[in-house]
Amino acid sequence: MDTYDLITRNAEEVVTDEEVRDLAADPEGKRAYVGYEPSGVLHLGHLLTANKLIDLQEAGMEVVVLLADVHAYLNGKGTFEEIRETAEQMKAQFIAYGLDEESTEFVYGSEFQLDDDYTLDLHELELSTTMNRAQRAMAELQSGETAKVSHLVYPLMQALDIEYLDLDLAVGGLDQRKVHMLAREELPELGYDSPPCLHTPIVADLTSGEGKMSSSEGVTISMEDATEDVEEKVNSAFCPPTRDPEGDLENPVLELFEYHVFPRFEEIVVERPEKYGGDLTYESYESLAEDLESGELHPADAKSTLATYLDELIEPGREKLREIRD
RNA sequence: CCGCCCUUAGCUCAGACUGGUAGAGCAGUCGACUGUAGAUCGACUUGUCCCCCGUUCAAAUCGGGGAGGGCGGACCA
Repeated sequence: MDTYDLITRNAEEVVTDEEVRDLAADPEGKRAYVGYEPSGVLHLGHLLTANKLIDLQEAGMEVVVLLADVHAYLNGKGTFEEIRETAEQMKAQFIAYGLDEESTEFVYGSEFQLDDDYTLDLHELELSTTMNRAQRAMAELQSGETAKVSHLVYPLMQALDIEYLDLDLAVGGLDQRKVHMLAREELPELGYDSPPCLHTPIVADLTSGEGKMSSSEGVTISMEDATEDVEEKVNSAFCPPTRDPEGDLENPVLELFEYHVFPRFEEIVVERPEKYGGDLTYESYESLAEDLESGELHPADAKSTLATYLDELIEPGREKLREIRD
């Protein structure tokens, strides 16, 4: 796989393609980042962007993980002390998951976001951004919730972080595109560069298959799930025997194979009883998806396989969590 | 500073005028049917009625106080 394909694989969107091609042409030393509001337990949503960071490292880029403690504070997630603690747990789980400790730069937001220069730039952004724009860029605000001033400052800081962390690429879920577009538009006004962006897809809800909908409520798999939990959650997932369900629905089981399993494993083995045709082996997502579509691979077999591999991905983090909690 | 509205199941809300310890839809759980899930049937669960005080035999409901949330008016310094 060439560098450009590696950088953009499984990306829902890249802004702009031309800018990312330039990056791919000379990735050495280029810096990419994802910002995470500290959370004590990683779930598949975190891991999706982490997979992309691993791709970028493999492509030769430097990777920065922002442990956004100030952002979490602004979003009402507790005291700085509590946030610090969950951030440290988060970092440990990322490393357990596969982000290389040596080559990944973990940065706390509070290390630079309280500096004078940063603050003055922030105020300048406040001056030039309407409340409407800021609120629409604030992805972490739940729909229906009314924004506090802190919620409006939040996305402005996200934009500024890109400059202050000296980044060449901003990575995030598709839900982050508005804030990234804000950054692209406003940073040049402060005399800074407009950052290229890469957005990962939003995986459909496991139980309903609804994509793009309000995701945070649904069932997800996290580092604290036991093997049996993973099996049960995957087994109860929506999975029609097709890659393109009717209506706006997606097939979350296939999506998990595509975005979580195949990027991390060379070969997928479906263990299947002889009466159903015996074991199957896949080296690409495409071939697995085609077999599900054709009926060669039954959804129940796809599910048990998915559970096995997800469990394997989660196991190191689960172990780390257990250590932390003891 | 002033005024109006809201707060009841996980969610959206009905019930309040005319007091009798609570309902619907959705969600959820469990079965049936499918070699998965969903859909479809069938069954079932769910409550600090925002808090405190008062009136009453009896308060989600009436009166007083408070808290939280939403909206508007005024102010143009």
